[in-house]
Amino acid sequence: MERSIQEVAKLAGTTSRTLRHYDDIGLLPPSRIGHNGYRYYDESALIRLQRVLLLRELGLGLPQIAELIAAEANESRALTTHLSLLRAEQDRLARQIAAVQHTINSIQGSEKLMAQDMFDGFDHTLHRDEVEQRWGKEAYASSDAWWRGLGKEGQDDWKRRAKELGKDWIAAARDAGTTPGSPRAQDLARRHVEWLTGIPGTPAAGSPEHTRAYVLGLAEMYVADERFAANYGGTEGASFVRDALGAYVKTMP
Amino acid sequence: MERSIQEVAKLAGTTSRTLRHYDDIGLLPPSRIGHNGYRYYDESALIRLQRVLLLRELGLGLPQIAELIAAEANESRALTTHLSLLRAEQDRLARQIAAVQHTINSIQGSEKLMAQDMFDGFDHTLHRDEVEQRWGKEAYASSDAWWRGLGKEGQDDWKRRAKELGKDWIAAARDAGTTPGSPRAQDLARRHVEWLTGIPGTPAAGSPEHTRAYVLGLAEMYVADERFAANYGGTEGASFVRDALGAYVKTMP
DNA sequence: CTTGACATTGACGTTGCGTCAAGCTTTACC
DNA sequence: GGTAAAGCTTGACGCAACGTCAATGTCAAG
Repeated sequence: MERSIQEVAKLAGTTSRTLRHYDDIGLLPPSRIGHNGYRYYDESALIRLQRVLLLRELGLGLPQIAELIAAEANESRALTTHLSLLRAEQDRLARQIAAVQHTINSIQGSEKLMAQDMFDGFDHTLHRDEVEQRWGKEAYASSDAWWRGLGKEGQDDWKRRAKELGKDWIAAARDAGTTPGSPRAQDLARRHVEWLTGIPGTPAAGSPEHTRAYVLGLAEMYVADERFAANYGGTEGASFVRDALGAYVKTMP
Repeated sequence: MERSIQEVAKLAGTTSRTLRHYDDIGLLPPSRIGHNGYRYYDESALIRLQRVLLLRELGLGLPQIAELIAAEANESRALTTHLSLLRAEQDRLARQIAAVQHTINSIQGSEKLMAQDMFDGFDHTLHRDEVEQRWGKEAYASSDAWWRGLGKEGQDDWKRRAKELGKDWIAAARDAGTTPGSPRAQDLARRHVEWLTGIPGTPAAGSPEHTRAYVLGLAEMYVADERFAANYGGTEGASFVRDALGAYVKTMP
């Protein structure tokens, strides 16, 4: 059975232009060319097309696809290589996102506003306006009341826990054998979130969805803002914390 | 103070070609053009260039940068929009990564593997030829000797541990809140590897690199071979085990 | 005066097609 | 059989942001 270029395009969910392009670059020549110059495709060409489209969806370049198909080569090895490329790209994006986030914060003047000393209690790292803008008035009032209510002792305890966490994070991040997904890091992440959720009135004490978003937002801030990052051994350490928290929140109910 | 195109390029960490391009598209005309056609830039042009380069690093397109600078517009709003684009792109990548991962698994799954009954002892899950081919003759002989040496009791104990592991894995995988990176799964992975390394003569008892490769290979096999997968609640469960083991081996020394 | 460093404009290459454009072929309808 | 509507062809430009020659002009130093 033979099909015209349009039919094939429709069947495969692509366009005739694409098929002509694949012919041009020698990736997928039609099985037959009529005396009139029309391109005709048979079953095997269709199958080949399916493979091309699949690999393309996986993000491989056409030259690479051509190689793979021509050589009937080890696809899983090629895909594994491709996988690391994708992962690298994702990391790059993550860094870009953090940078944009940071820039937005800077523009909004939150540089000046946020954080004088993170160990002065969480919401006190931000000025009132910012807290209110980001998480609502109630959050600010509630959090402020919480912090005052802690008293000197409670505040000191809070700071102590923060310091311990920072110390443990740095140690974990420095250990070459420890990755963000490791049990050790995941356990730290759990402690970290427990520490955060100790603050009532913040999203961290609300619904799971809010907690997730809140934790992830904070995690990016740790990387983006050097004053926060300093608590975790600099940008690298903070990245480690962010990755670990990112993995951890996925495991939360 | 006026600088030549090269000086400016060096100062800003870019190339003269880029500056000429920016001039061509009207994004950054030089502050003065000599009678000879040379481009000269002053301080304000440099500042403008810094802004362009910053925004470019954040991933914005040149036309958009031009708009922003021309309009002196609300940057943080533009960046917020840009942020969601970046996030969308990251999600797309994440899905692509998952798809590639899945494809790799499928490919490897179609490679008919080994095993008859894992509970008959490890190397006995493989045909002799296959074991020898994959891990060498010594491995087979050593492993066989080990198994015989265990005696009925030891063999039963070995099987019991395998069954317990399987049961716990299935429970963990079924629990919607548990992911491969979670502490619970990572703990199971640790137990799993300890169980495996109980076999002398296999790579699992050798160097860390070999252990890693060996565990990863096995992990893939669990998914690929339905007879193994059955011990972990089917393909899905086995995938969970594989992912958890994959994360775990990264944390090993 | 020569040499070398630096400048210019112009134009092609990159990735994977989308999008006309001009013209030939087949199909459908009267 | 005529005609119009589809469908096909090749050819070529466009996009994003420059990299990379190529051919040539200019300036400062020896």
